[in-house]
Amino acid sequence: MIKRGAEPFNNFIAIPGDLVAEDEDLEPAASSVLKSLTGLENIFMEQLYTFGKVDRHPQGRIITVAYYTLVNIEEVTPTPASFAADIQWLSFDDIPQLAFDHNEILAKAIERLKWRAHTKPIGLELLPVKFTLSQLRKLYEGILEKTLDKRNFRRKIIKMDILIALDEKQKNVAHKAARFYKFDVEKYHNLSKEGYIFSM
Amino acid sequence: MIKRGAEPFNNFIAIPGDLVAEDEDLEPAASSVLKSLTGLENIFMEQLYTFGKVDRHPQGRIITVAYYTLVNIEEVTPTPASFAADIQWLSFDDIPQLAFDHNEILAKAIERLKWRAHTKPIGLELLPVKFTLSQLRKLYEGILEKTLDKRNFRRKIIKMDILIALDEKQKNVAHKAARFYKFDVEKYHNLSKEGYIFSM
DNA sequence: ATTCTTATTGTTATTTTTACACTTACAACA
DNA sequence: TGTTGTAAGTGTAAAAATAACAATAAGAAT
Repeated sequence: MIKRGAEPFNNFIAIPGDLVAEDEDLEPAASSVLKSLTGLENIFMEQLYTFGKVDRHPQGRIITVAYYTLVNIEEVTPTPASFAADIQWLSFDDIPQLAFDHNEILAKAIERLKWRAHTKPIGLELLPVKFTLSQLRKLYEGILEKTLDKRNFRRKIIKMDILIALDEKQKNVAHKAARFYKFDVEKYHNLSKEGYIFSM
Repeated sequence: MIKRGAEPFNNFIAIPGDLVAEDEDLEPAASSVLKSLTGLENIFMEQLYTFGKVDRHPQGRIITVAYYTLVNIEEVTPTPASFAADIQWLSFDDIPQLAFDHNEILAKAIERLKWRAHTKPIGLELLPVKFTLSQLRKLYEGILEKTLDKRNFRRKIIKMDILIALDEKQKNVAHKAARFYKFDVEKYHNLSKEGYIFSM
């Protein structure tokens, strides 16, 4: 999130964004906002929804085409622009009243993310290359806001056949070391296409 | 579909649309296109996707916020505007090359409709108030482009508990008369909300 | 050697899905 | 009036998916 430094909604928190240039496609415009603040490129990004109420910006007609992205926060390297712009990462539970209709945009994004996690595989964009099944399960639990049975989750995700088990385990953990897995990227993307229901 | 009467793409078929006025919200703008051509109001309508490629319109930058709707064609009363505008209803199989990127828009709509039929109940907007289970099944078969087993479909749809059986049957049909059903509108809409998977 | 913590594994009961065929009701026709 | 054609309506069994549930294993810390 970004803290605004000008009216209207001065000092309010807002979702980062920018105007789209006359000769700029929509998705590159969104990508460039992401890159300028996080340094990230070639990240999963999907159009969310277009918000166009006449009065959503007090100073004129602004139509916002919102995109959402899934980023692994550990890969983010804050850029000079992000320091200058007063960027912060907020937990969903700590979201205050935002500028403009941005709470509505965020609500739509959360709804979409839940639906996505409910019906499609998720995690490729959010986890390190190597991860344990517990990490993957906790990701789902976080997004879906419910706990999942360890054994049933394991069985279900393995049967999807999108994981490759590695010959490598955790080290220096004060408990039994967990095996690492990685995604079979091609199979992962196949299941992400339309027509397949995950049902987690 | 509408036949264009001006350059560019003169005489090409296109998806109906209009410019959004400076003081007009997006959804009313879409509704008003629908109403002017079909007379229909208060119809299910959902934002589909926003198309914004720089070069999608040869004469300038046009960003299209596409909406799709489900209409019962028997309720449509062609308006004077629709005659003037050379409106026609086309089967999906008869779609020619369209103006601009409209084939792409249509493909997105079909994809969305299939996903919707696959995961949510459908039919309230498309069928007469009273309908038979065969009609409902054939609607699903048409959208999903596959045949569904009569008995299994019946069992599944009944268990969803969104139908109300009427004490009325078909008349003057040269076979056993089918019972009419109607939707339990409230339950239907509950299941249409996020978080529920239909899986047909 | 004991303790603490998380990983890993299997079974059973229940529910859901799939595949599949015969009888019934009605109109049309001979 | 009975024969034919057509779509409606119905049941069952096998297979698959889901849900609920607890004990053992591995490694670090003490």
